[in-house]
Amino acid sequence: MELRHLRYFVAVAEALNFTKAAAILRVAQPALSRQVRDLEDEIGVDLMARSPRGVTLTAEGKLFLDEARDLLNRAGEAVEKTRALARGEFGELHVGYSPSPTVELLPLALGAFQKAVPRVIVRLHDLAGNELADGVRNGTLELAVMQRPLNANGVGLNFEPLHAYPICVAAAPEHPFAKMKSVPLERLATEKLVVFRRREYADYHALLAQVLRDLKTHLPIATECDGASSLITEIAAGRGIAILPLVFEKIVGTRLKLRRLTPAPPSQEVGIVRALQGEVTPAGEKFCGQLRLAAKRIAGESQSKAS
Amino acid sequence: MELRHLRYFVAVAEALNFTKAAAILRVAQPALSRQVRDLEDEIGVDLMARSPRGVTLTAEGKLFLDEARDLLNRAGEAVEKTRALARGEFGELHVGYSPSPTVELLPLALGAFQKAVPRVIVRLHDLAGNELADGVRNGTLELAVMQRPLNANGVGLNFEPLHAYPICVAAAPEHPFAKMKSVPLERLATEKLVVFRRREYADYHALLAQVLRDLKTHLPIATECDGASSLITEIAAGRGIAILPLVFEKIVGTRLKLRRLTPAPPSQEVGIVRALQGEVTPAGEKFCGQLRLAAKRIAGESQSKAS
DNA sequence: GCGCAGCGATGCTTTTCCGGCATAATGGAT
DNA sequence: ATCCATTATGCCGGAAAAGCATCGCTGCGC
Repeated sequence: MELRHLRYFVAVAEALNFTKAAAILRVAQPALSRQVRDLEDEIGVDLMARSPRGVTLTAEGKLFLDEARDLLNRAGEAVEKTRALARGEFGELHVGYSPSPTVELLPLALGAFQKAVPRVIVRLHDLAGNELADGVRNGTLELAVMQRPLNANGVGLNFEPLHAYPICVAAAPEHPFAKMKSVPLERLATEKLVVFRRREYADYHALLAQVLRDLKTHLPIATECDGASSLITEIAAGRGIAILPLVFEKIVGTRLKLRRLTPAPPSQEVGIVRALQGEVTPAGEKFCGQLRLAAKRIAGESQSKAS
Repeated sequence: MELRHLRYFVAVAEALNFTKAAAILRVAQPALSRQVRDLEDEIGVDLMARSPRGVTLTAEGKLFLDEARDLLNRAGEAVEKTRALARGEFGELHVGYSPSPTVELLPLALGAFQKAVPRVIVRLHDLAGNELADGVRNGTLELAVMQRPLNANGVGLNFEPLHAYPICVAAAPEHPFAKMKSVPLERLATEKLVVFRRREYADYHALLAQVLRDLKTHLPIATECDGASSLITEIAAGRGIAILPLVFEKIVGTRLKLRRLTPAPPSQEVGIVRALQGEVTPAGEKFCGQLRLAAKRIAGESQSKAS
């Protein structure tokens, strides 16, 4: 049995007439007659009752008609799905991300992506920096949206920067820093630091060390936090200040004030991490495209806000 | 695209090797190579990555493999279902029946039928005599199990008797008839009758008239009942007696006593009603076969009980 | 480093079978 | 009885699938 038999049978069953069905299919009527008979012979069941006034379906024919229609539809869908997968318009996409640095970028990109290709199921994985890198390396994640991986964390990975956030100092609204337009780096010397836990946030501590390198003294650490929300709470309570990229403005709301440092330390870069060798699916490529578009929109906004 | 392409592709995808797949399919390897390539060309997507060490599936290939397997399975099932329908082992079967007369026959036949062909869904329709006849005539019902249709009710129908039940008189256990082995017909003359309603049970009233024809007097009617259970209750309460076929012994339990009449009136025949012209499906034929077997078993039982 | 083995691709031939054409057979309607 | 619409059959040509021989590639073992 071939799909041709089903196509022919369905056409005849719908026209209830071999001659008309043959015209629709653009084949000669005898060819159609024989193919349908071959089908019946193979199944071993009469599907149609022929008469000089046309054709009627037997009970078996009615059942088989439903089945044949279903099969043909599914065959078409199978091909369409496969093509859609190749075009990046179907399938699953595992994307890792670090929540805070991507708080601006990811919702924009994700929204646009899902609108563009709704048949791709995006599985978001909220992981710590090293887990993201591992995931991308071993293929669990197709890509990750995160800050630039530093040192050993980045081997075997490609980082494509999308947006850079200036490094700021975050303080409670009552803190003297809140009144200033920018904070000279040396003014930090008398402050206590609230930081993320070193274990989960190795990259953050590397950044911290870099920012504070020029400072002569080691700042005392007020407390270590396991996440953004506790860190914000600690600072709002006046336990100390923190060094954070400007993107945290989106998260802290009015609870904290972020002020730029002078001289400005290197910014924190947020971007796409992919495996150096390893195929990127078309869907992944599309997602990257949306991330780049989102980055452009953010850059445009922050520029117009600055001017 | 033809099913052949799918069969070939699945074979290669399972062997991950064209040469081995070709051996399994009993075709030459080049033929297989070309058919799979044709499939890829038609879909427009690479499904497999060839290497001199074998074949690996692309992401699209893995998706399409699942789809192809599913399609092939469904195609096989479609054929199998159609064949099963032709053999009477699949589908739906609408069977009408009058509950009381078939209380012995139907459960036996139905049980055996469902055990023999569990994939046939039997839809039982509990209807009055004339509705059964109409249903069989217009094709709503494929067959009905019921008493022999009388007069106009039977035109266009074929009745195949399966079992005959002697006509009895039913009375409360306290009634004098209960003490007798059989009841002479003329003893009914002083009794009051409990009957079914004439509208729904025309056949029953025809039978009644026939049984009481030889009686000189018209028996007074105590009450008309709309069904077996109210009729039994009325008689058990002593409101009168009823003329019923012996099959009611199965229904009345110890609430009533049934006694044969002398001389014995013609028995009530229970059997299969089918349309005179009109196809009977194989499943229907099988069901009739089970009914006949059940009738034989009942005949055997009642004989051994009598001896 | 070289040959060999295993695998898929290619070129050509053979075979199969599908499709087309002409025409017969069928059976209801006039 | 004849006609008409419809399906079935016989035969032929061609497309397409299968088979055969062979090539090219790559990795492995000697």
